[in-house]
Amino acid sequence: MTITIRDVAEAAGVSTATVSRALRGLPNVDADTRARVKQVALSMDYVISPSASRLASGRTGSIGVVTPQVAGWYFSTVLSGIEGALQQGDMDLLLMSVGDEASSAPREPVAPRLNRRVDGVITIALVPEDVQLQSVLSLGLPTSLIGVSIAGVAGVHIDDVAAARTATQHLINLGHRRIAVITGAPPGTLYTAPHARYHGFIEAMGQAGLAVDPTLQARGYFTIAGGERAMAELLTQSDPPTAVFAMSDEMAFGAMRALRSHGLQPGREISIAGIDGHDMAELLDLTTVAQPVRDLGRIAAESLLDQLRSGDRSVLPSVQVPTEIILRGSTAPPAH
Amino acid sequence: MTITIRDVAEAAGVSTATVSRALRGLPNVDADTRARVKQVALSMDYVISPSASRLASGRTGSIGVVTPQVAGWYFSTVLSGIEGALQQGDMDLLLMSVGDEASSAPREPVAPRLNRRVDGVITIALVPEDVQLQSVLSLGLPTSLIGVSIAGVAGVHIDDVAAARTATQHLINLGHRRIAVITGAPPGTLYTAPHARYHGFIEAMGQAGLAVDPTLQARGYFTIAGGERAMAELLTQSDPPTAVFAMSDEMAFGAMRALRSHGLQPGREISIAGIDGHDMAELLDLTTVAQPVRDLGRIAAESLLDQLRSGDRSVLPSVQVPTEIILRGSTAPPAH
DNA sequence: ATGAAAGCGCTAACAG
DNA sequence: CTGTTAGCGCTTTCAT
Repeated sequence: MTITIRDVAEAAGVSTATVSRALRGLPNVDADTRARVKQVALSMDYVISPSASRLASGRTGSIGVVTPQVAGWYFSTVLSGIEGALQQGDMDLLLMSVGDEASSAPREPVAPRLNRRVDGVITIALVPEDVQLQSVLSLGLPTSLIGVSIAGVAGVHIDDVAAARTATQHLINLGHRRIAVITGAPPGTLYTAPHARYHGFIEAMGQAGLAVDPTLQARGYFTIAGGERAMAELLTQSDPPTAVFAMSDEMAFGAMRALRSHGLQPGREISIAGIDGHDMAELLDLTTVAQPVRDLGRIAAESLLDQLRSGDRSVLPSVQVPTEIILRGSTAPPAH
Repeated sequence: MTITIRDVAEAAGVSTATVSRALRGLPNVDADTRARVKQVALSMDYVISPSASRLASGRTGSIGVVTPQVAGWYFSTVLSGIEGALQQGDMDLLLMSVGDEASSAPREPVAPRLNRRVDGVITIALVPEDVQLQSVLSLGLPTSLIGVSIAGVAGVHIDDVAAARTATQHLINLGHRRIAVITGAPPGTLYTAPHARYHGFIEAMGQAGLAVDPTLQARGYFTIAGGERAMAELLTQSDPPTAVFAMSDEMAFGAMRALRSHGLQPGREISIAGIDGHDMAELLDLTTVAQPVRDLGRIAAESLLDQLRSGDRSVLPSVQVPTEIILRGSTAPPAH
């Protein structure tokens, strides 16, 4: 019924081994033979059986992408970068969500689901302390991390400290003194970005000799709704801030909405800056420190493909990609 | 080195066949035997080899998801729905982009990449006329279509005509008479949604006895930037519309921005309604006809799993899911 | 309820 | 440069 390598071999008058070599572009095949085999295979509509190939070779030809969520701007943009690179590298992409930490469902361990079905793994925004990441790493597969950096593991990330420092510094340079921060998760949680970004904020404030007012901090949990609540909270202060640094654009969006519903205009009464370079930031006229999100995915995938092809198991450095502040209408000098 | 089913069989004192049956939950295995085998397998950290299993059984245990783009709100939200359902169904998800039609890169044929590596296929927003879809269907695999409906093929979609009619009718009910439409692709292209939504618009206008002014139509290409340009264009009219129906929320977002930059406020000088129920619609206070996007993915995946499990090759109907208009501040009665 | 044995379709030495 | 020959690790009759 389905046509196999043997059928092709017979039709071409060669052995299955030669067909295999010819079709995979291996050396030591006569040019004419190769051409003939290819021609025959094509005319017979021969399609290699991946399962058989995998079983015999030990390679799966696919790589697993492990992510805490698949919807959402950041994750889907990263994923599109990965997909593009893997497709070029002729690798299958196996998508695995480890479940939103926001979801109540317990996160099923992902390592068993990965175990013998991929040649390598890319993780998105999984932090070093995450048990899921730990178990993935313990698989011993070539791995590439996106968004965080672990010594000895390949990956790609931005300088979160610098990004936050840049955003904060921009507000300071505009003349703001009472600057609030909308953070992500509560302190003590496992996430890298909020910690690093908080550091950057503190650094910039400290260098400018500005006090970090604990009442000018609110948690937005990296969501739009959270950012809105955080901003609303900040506005209840007797002496509200003149500027706000939100650790992510989506929180900034929420914050901007809170401002508007309080009759305040972003960039007039209160300035606001975010981090991400979200698609909607331009639309909403939000000043932001943009990271090359799609590139993050592409670079991680290419790095993994390199590892796979070169068989290089040496200690690879995590590459750091630059961010860039984009100035828009949401930030301006203090009102008066 | 790696432990195989034979190791488990020996350790448990049974044959490999029994191990296979026991571990897969097949009938005709003594309860005690099954328990012992499971226990032994667990203690040995045995992990089945998917390649071997696939080769022997002919089933791949994975589903291909074919999409024109992986980033973007609609696609990533659908994808998350698919992912959740497939994970529950214990199926691997193979992600394949057929390339944005916006991208200049020619779309590589996807059928060969799918051919012997999946048990079924889900396509997102691929229209009947698409050659990629045609070749996927010709694979003869169980298939589930999202966003369009083809007779005899399972799938899930909304009633695009009704959605557009609802949005338009709402504007009419508010008292608007000069209603513009921001369409998607140019007429004559292959996409279903713009055509159907245009029909719905026409229908509603016709029923209300309103003229469809050809100068009150502009193309937004389903992007934010496109929507912005389209709105700007509409505003150059000597007699501009008092309301606008945008065929997608993202185009509506762009249109709202254009309004603002012309000093007009959505919902005051000009009303605007979209379709989608985009996350940001609430933030931007946009009236929209929401579709249950994540459910689209979930339903399609579940339907495919059903097909696979039941072996049912009968002609399945495409299920139509309801939409719901969400009224917000962007629509209101005409200004004066 | 369990075992024996024959593949599934390909790759990878090893010869030649 | 090409063919022969073992498997890769599992599933699945067919017996028992």
